[in-house]
Amino acid sequence: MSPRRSDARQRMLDSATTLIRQRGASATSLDDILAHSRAPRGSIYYYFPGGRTQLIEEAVERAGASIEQLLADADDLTPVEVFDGFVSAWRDGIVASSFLSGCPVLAVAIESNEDTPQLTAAAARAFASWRGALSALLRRHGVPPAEARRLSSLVVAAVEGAVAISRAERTLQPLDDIAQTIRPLLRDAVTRRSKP
Amino acid sequence: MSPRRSDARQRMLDSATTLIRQRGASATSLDDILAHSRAPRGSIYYYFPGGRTQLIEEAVERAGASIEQLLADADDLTPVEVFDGFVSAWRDGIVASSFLSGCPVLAVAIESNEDTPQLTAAAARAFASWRGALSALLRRHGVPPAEARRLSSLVVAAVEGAVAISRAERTLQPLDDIAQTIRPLLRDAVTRRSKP
DNA sequence: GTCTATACGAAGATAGAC
DNA sequence: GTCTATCTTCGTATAGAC
Repeated sequence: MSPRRSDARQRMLDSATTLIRQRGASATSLDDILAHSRAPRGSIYYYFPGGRTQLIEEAVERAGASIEQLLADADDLTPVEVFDGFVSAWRDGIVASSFLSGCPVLAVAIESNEDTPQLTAAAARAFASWRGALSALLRRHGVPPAEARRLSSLVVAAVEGAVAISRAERTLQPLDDIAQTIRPLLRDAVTRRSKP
Repeated sequence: MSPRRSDARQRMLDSATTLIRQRGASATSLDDILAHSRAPRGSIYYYFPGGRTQLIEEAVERAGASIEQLLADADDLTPVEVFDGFVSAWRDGIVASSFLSGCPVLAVAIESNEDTPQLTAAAARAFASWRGALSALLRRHGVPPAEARRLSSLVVAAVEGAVAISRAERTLQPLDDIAQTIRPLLRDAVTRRSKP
């Protein structure tokens, strides 16, 4: 089975994502990515002519898109079910990595730098797309637009914050706490439209 | 007016905090801190024998303690008032910096690194102290312990997440959204104890 | 597509003078 | 308390061979 033409490229993106989740973007060097992906040195500027910045930007875009899928590909699910899936995905990532991995999008957003506005912009697009998908889902279930927007902001902000805090404190309590508190809010918002 | 003995030390810590808030810890070099604080080169290892790591650790501790004060020094305030003060402090910081400054504790937490567990631990202590202060406040106002813990986790996680997202997207909407959604939760939790 | 070599700068840390 | 080297390592990026 011969490797597809762009196998190294994919592996580099995967490795970049993994390392950024663990230690942030600034601390992730090209050497680190090469070592982790075991991609050939010569591949860097072949696949990513824009160098390190392009590689990281694409990694953020991919991560953002994959989460967006999780939130959007669920036409037959209720908002509470989608929320639980969202929380579980992060929870599993934390547990599987023994509290080493967080969110790559948040990491890049926080290391925001005037030198590389593309990275901040990519992170912002990801956040906005997640809130947009959740908001659309809630509206489809009868929640008024303004309330849908507010709840979506809460879900994304609280989960992102809780993942970071849970990781630092090495306990899932914060993430579980916010999940327990938010779940009834979503349920009530959806229920209310049928019994005003 | 002659500078106090430890003036340079304080300035270095202030500058480190400012720079970490803007670009994260990994991207903040000693040279950056020296330039920003205009402290003398020779002062680094004089005041911080532990070098860069010690400096950053102390900066995180100071930032954590100052927010803890904000949350704890409020015996005469209601939970909603304390929450509003907490949100306002972050909101003001974002606005004053034109969306350049976030939370230094979150930044250090996310750039977590197996090489410097002290930094992660310092961030974890700060988060825990904030949740502890809020939880104590809620309990003093009659909220049952488990609910107080869950609400405190939500407040800290949502505000931290929303500050990061608002900064990246360059709009205060996420922060304002979560504030509007959380405020009634706190009010209800406090009100409920008097009318069960 | 991938390799080696190298240019070039920046970073943390230490030594010793003052 | 502070300064000026200087050591050493690491990081990005490029050039040119294969």
